Amino acid sequence: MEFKEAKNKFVQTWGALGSQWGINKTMAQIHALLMVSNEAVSMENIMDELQISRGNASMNLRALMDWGIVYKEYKAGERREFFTAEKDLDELASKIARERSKREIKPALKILKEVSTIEANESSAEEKHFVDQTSKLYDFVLKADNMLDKMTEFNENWLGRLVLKIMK
Amino acid sequence: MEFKEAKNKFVQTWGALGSQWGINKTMAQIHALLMVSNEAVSMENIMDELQISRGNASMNLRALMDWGIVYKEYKAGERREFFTAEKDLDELASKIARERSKREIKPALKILKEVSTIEANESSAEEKHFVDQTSKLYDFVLKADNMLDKMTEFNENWLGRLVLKIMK
DNA sequence: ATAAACTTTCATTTATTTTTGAAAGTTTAA
DNA sequence: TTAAACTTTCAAAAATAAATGAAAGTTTAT
Repeated sequence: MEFKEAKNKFVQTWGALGSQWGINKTMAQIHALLMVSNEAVSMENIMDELQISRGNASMNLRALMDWGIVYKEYKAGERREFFTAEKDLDELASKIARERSKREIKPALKILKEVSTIEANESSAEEKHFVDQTSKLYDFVLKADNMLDKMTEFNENWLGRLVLKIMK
Repeated sequence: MEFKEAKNKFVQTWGALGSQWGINKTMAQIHALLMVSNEAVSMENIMDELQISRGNASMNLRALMDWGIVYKEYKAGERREFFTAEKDLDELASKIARERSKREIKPALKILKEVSTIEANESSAEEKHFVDQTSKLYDFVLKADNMLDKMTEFNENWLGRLVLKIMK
């Protein structure tokens, strides 16, 4: 396989993976493209490589910047803007985790807390089960969210490494 | 908030969360409904509670069973089939992780390995960067996949708990 | 102040995903 | 075996999400 083919395959795969995880295809593709570029890329270039419109490129670049995983760069003597991706993978994972937590998990936790604290009718097994199950779910999601949050630093510290090894 | 309202809110929220994570809304809603039901539910019942068609219910129940997180149940003297959800959350998380790993991450890893092992032209910084970055990505995804895989047992063992506490 | 070079916005179009519902299929009881 | 009671399938319709592109908005150089 030659370089161009490999690059294309990577961008396509990353895009497909993105959409399976609730990130739109173009957004994931742009990110993939920037990740494997050794220098900043212009919007024109992105449009050309991915065969997408100006508007699409602009909106998805904006979204990627909102997520904090793509940066604008200015080149001396160039009017155009260039873009680069966060390339440190721990940092990338950490930012994605933080962002999804903020946007999706935190609001869900709020609802879970609300619905799990209703006053269940003592004589209804159905209502008791509901409160019990949603409470457990609240605890579980809270725990998972915290883990995600601490993953990076955990991954970097020695005890983390040890545990990783034990887990094989 | 009274029970019916809480139940509905929970089902809606879980459905929305599902679609943000690449699981279709109805599938997530059916799962939510079954999770908080203290007894098995018939298809008729599901259709009625979620206001969906027979075909939709049937297909999504099938999908949930394929994921191994919903089971069929037969009641003595009843012709109809009833459904229950996996209610143990560690087990649920573990099954979802396994399934997504198998369906999405493993194939992605295969592609990552392919594209990261091309013979980079020694004189091209661009190609060298590509190989370097995709290799790192391969390692990272592999590691993350393994962690996901081991999450449950890790969560259950004492060392895990200790580390969790330290991580706070 | 003007205009060239560029980016963003958003109403409309296009593509993708999900849902429907009726026909086909299956199982069970008599 | 037949028919009632139920489930599955899948082509078509509906709903949703994403992409386009031209007009509006910015910025910079002169």
